[in-house]
Amino acid sequence: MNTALIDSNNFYAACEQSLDPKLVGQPLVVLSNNDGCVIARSAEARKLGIRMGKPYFQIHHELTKLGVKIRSSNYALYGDMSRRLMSLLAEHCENLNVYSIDEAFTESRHYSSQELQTWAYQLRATVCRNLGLTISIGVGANKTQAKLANQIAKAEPIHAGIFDLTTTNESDLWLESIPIEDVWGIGRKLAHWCRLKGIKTARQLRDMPSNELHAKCGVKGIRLQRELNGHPSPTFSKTEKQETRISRSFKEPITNLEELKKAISNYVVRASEKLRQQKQKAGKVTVYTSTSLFISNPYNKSATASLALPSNHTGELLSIALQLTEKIFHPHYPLKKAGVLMQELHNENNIQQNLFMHIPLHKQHQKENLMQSIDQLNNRFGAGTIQWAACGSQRSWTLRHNHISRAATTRLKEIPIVKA
DNA sequence: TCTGGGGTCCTAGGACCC
DNA sequence: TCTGGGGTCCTAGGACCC
Repeated sequence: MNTALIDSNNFYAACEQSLDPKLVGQPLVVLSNNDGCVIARSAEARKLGIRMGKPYFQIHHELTKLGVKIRSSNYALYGDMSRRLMSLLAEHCENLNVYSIDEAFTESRHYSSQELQTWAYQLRATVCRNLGLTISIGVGANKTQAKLANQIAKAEPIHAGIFDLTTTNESDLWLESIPIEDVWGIGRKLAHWCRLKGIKTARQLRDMPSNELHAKCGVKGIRLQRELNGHPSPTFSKTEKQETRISRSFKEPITNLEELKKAISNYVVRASEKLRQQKQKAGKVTVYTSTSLFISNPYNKSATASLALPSNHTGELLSIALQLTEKIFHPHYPLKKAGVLMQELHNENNIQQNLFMHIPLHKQHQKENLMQSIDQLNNRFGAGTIQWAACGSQRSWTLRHNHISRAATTRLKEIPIVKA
């Protein structure tokens, strides 16, 4: 059994383009929260040499000069497009394993080259017709190889978005063409280390002495090397989430405790909603805050508390998080970022009762019903319809997004209008 | 003036135990 | 003179991913 990786090219930029035809064929970049830095580029913007991760304030004049279109990130839109993409793929793929917002692995039988081409070609056409997105498909003996094949599929127009490493006789040549930085699992630090040792390509990494790789990167390095050699990946398994986090940078730094509490409260409300959606409860809560990373004496601090009984009840989690917030606050530092982490997640139907804290069943149901009602009202009438007092009404710490597109697929009022 | 957010997994090292 | 050794559990932090 081979593995295929299917992903959507320039996903965030493509979502914006599929919604606004004026953007098609244009250089376009999508910015992170707070319009901080570039996190996606259309093919045209890539060609202009605009780099990923560049802070917007550093390049905004250049972008204007080049006529590059700008969008703030619109996660409601991308999340919705992703759900549509994945459910469409699931209809056409065996054992689809969603890996990220725009990627999924799937099992691929040993098709003949011709059969694979036909299947892949049809799938690309369907996705393009239904969603306006372009996908690439890479096939390999395992996930690592499928990732590499996918890159080759994208890089060489001749492959038309489809490449199978398992049927080519020139796999060594192809591996030689992949720079070490582009290997899945090799980040900046490891790439630098490899370069110093003269390892410049995926093929050289595959053929380097295992003991050196093991000494540097432990079992992860060895697994990676095995996969480059064609050994199968560990089997697909659906695992529950280990942690859930909400964190944001503030538009303006925070210097007083009340403001920090409001921000943390808002994150706790959102994190609790996520837990309930995931049908999970948290056994541990961490809150943290920090100044900007780019100042000379940065400050960062976190505090953690364990719960007697795991919970996804907003009120309970709020009271713990607010106590923790007092511990991490420091009046002498301009705080630029804060977050909450829900840890030790348990399936909500599988909670060990605490012997010393028995809560009568009817009380527990009452609390659950209250949360359910709030979630339903907020779903139906929009986020924030029912608000927690701790969150405050004025939000000096909210986000900046000056270039956001409409919630065209998730909000009825903003649905696109097509003129005949 | 302005530098994202949400995840996973692994390792090293400390605490504690016998 | 001479200061064990190995196992387990936990946590913080690093590295990576999209």
